[in-house]
Amino acid sequence: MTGVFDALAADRGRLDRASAAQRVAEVLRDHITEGLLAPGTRLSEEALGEALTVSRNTLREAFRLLADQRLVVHELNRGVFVRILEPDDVADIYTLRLALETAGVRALHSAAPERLAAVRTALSCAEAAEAVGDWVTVGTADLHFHQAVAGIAGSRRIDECMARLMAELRLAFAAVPSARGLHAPFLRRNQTLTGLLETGEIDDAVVELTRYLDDARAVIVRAMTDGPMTDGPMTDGPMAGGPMAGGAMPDGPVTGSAR
Amino acid sequence: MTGVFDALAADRGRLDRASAAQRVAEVLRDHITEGLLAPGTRLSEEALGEALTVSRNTLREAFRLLADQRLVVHELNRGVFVRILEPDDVADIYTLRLALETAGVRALHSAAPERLAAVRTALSCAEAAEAVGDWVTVGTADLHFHQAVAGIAGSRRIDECMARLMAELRLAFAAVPSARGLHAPFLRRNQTLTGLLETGEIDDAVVELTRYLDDARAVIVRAMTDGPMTDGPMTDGPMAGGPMAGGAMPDGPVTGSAR
DNA sequence: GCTAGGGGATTGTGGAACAATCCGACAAGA
DNA sequence: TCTTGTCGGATTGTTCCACAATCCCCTAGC
Repeated sequence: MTGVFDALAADRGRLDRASAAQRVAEVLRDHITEGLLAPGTRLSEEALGEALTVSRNTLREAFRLLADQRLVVHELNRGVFVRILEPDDVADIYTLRLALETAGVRALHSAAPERLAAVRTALSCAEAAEAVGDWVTVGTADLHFHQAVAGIAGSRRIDECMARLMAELRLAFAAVPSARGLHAPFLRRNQTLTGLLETGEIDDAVVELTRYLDDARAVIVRAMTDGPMTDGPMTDGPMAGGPMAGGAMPDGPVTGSAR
Repeated sequence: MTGVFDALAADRGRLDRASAAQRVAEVLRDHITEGLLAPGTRLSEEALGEALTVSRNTLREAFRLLADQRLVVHELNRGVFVRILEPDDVADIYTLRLALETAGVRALHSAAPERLAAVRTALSCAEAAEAVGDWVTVGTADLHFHQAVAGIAGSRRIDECMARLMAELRLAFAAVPSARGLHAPFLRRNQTLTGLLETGEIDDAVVELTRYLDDARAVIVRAMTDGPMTDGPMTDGPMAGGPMAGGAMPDGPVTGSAR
């Protein structure tokens, strides 16, 4: 009976057109994650308000939304700045990622089959993009893949949390040139992980996922600390022998700073 | 050399006093989590602005902050309402809690000892409050305890995430009268969990924690679905015949809303 | 009884104004 | 020369006001 309406209700969110603040936030968000607005850039209320033809009030609301997503930081009486991601932040992000994604894996047996199907779909998407050499899309698909893994848990809040983390990660990618080459070596590991999931080997999947995230974190942290300038030997092509640092394990405790 | 300055830099955060919007948000947050503002209550911009003597703009910024913490929901052209927590939400919260807290437990061996000490401290605090029969404090300490468990992971983001969840949970507690008696049976299990942690039995701790959260969720969900009105057989506690409790639902339409 | 329309109230957005604060520049003193 | 005190411009924080857009309830009309 209600099935028809449920289907409509799912798209209900599209109805209430976004407020001006939301639209402005979306535009800024895209610019930031695309790397068009470099981290550390100050977002002047007056200049931006004029550029986007919105009032300062509206713009400030948009800033709150972006600060909520941690894409900008708001310093009192100083303004808002495009977030600068420190290596510590990346390490921290991966800690939380591990918690969320393993939660998804561990929930595999009690999850709806569509959840696992979504993982496979994201993987296929990445493979297709790789075949064409479209590394930007590969990167996006990689994020979607891991979002799907966490999504196995079937929790709205976990999904939201992951979406945030992925947006933050884009910041890191934007800071690292040649980041597109970064995804290639990990695509294969996504494939093996998917295999383990589809055969229901939860424990093995958790182990593989743990190693995967450790390695990925190490690669990105090193790319960041090596200096965002060195664009040297990484802009390779398709085959790309994995540059993954094996036992890189940079620092131990990864204590959070004072923020 | 720089050690002295680093120590100062750690307290730097105390410098920037809060903006008006932040202060307003804090006041409202307290009122909401205390249950003074019942879920569903509409927060009129004009009325609140006059009551707090802040302008509508400032108030709207405060609303954004609260919406960020999921304590209120913002419906376009309709206003902001104190969040109504559905049983589904509680279940979802516990799913994420499980992921975060087990992440803490699993990180036990590589964590700094202070992390575990914080768990013990929170437990002692709860025990002390129980001895006096102060159930409100017991409830608060319980939340701190579990925050400390997740905190073992040593991740800033996990800590933040947990803090949010706990704030949301307070919403649920506020919706359930006699919630203060809810914590008593779980205090003992916190003790056994702490014991497992202190002896380093990670696997057993994870199992116990999983069961714990499952049970706690079931209790709260049932208390919610049984109807927040029926205050019948649950007001156990020492004696304390529920003083007000039931009178939570104030007046107004409190529209069911779709969300 | 139900639908359509009107009126009131509230929010969304823009704009202006002033206070508070920050930051850089310049000057005075050691 | 280096440090410290002071000043002024620029930006943000906050308030106030105005008006359009929207929602909600109430009433009239079929």
